Formats: sequence, C-alpha cells, structure tokens
Amino acid sequence: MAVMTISAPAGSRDLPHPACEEIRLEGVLHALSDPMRLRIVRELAAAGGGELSCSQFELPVTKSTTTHHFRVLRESGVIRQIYRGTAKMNCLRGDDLDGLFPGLLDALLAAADRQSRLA
Amino acid sequence: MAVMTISAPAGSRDLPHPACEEIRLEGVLHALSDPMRLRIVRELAAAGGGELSCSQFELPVTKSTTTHHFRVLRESGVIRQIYRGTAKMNCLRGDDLDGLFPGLLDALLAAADRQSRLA
DNA sequence: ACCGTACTACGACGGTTATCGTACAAGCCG
DNA sequence: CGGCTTGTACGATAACCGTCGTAGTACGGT
Repeated sequence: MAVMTISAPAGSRDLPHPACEEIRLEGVLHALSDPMRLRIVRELAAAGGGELSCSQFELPVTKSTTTHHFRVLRESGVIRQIYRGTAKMNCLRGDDLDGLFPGLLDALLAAADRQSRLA
Repeated sequence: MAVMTISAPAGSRDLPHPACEEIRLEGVLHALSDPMRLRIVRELAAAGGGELSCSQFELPVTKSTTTHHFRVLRESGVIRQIYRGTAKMNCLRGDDLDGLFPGLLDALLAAADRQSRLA
C-alpha cells in the first residue's frame, strides 16, 4: 500500500479519468452496449448534468456489480466520478463527449428514450 | 440435412434478419463497438448505400472471422445480406435504423470519421 | 464433370466480462 | 470510541467473444 502516483496527493482519493484525446469511440459504444450501464447513463442525463451518488441508483444487481459498471463508464470516458465525503458522485462528461463527437450523446440518448417508449 | 424452415423455399439461401421492431439499441452499439465491425460499417457507408460483397473488404483477419463479424452485424440489424450467386452482398440498413433511431447512424459515422481523422 | 471462387459450420483456444459473496477501507455522526 | 453508511478489492464462476484452422457447401464457368 501507500504507493501513490505523482498526481495523487497524500490523503486524496482521486480517480483516474481518461483525457479527452484518450477517449475511444469503440470504448464508449462498448460501455453503452450494456443495459445496466445504458440505464445509468440515461438516469444521469435525466438529472440534467447534475451529480448523483452511486447509491441513488436502484439497480437490480449487487453493490459490487454496480461498482464495476461505474468504473467501466468512467474508464471509457462517459462519466466523471469524484468522492464527496463517503459518497461517490457521478456526472456525465457531456461537454467532453460533445467536443469529441458532436451530437453523438444526444442521438444516443434520444435513441434510448425512443426505444424505451416504444418497447 | 434437407430440413427447411417454413419461410425458406426449396432452393433459396435466405438469411434471417431481425425485423425493425426486434432491433435493440444495445445490440447495435455492441456490434459497432468492435473495431473490425466499425470499419466494415464505415466502408459500407462510404459506398453510399450500395452493395459490397464480403470479399471486397480487405480485413486483417481470416475469412472465418470475417464471416463471424458480418453475421453479428446482420443479426444486430445493422446490415442486410443477400446472396447473389456465390457472392454475399452487404448493405447498411440505413433507412430502417433511421426510422428507429433518427440521426443515430449519421452521428455514429460522423464520430468514427472524426476519430479516424484526428487520431 | 470438374475446378475454382466465395462463403459457412464447427470445434478449439485464450481472453474478457458480468455477476456474486465476503471481507475490508474511508468518512461521518452520535 | 463505536457504529453506520458508502463504496472497494479480491477471488470465483459461468458465460461470452474474437480469433483461428479445417473441412465442407453452393454456385458459376470451362
């Protein structure tokens, strides 16, 4: 333990996020191709860019699995996560994604909305 | 052998395609999250909706693997495949996808274009 | 009939993934 | 301090996926 990276000061609990230029379209699509993760992203979008803690999502899986999905979303560049006390807050990287792939996130969210409305 | 399904007349070699209402967004995203398949779809789009045979794609994988990827694309509803002689022709289901998820395919193709231009 | 081209089917192999359970750590609050 | 809430780490497991090779089918041309 106690091994820390350069950018992580002593007491911090910062999480690694990919820089914009490291975000790959394939990774984003893979992250969003899982029903549970797509659901998370939709709830996050419905929150209007606000922050939601992991525990506010009522997912039909265990906590370990939830942690896993949030990590996949973060590592693919879809969401940003920061600790706030004991809670871990999540928000969509809407601006970053829109800068990289203009219109894509909106199209994806619209597609997901439409599918959930008609199916 | 010689067992044939109801909808497949004797000499035909029709391939099963999902109906529009069976196409799932998650499936489309999963299909497109593989670099090889994304590449296929981009080439197909570049062909302007025309038909391309499987062998016209110069992919760095074996033929078996190519067959596999085309099947995933067909079964997820992204492409339509028909036999024409010994060749199997492929085309994007652009209209179907646009009817289901308006603007999504364009946004995805634009995103892939942009990524390949900048990376 | 034969051959060549185009594609498929099947089995195998190695890697990844989604899921769980248990045990643990970090922060808040009484 | 001690407990509560929140989330993590790790291992296990079963399923899935991308890839290959070999053997085979379907069609068209000579």
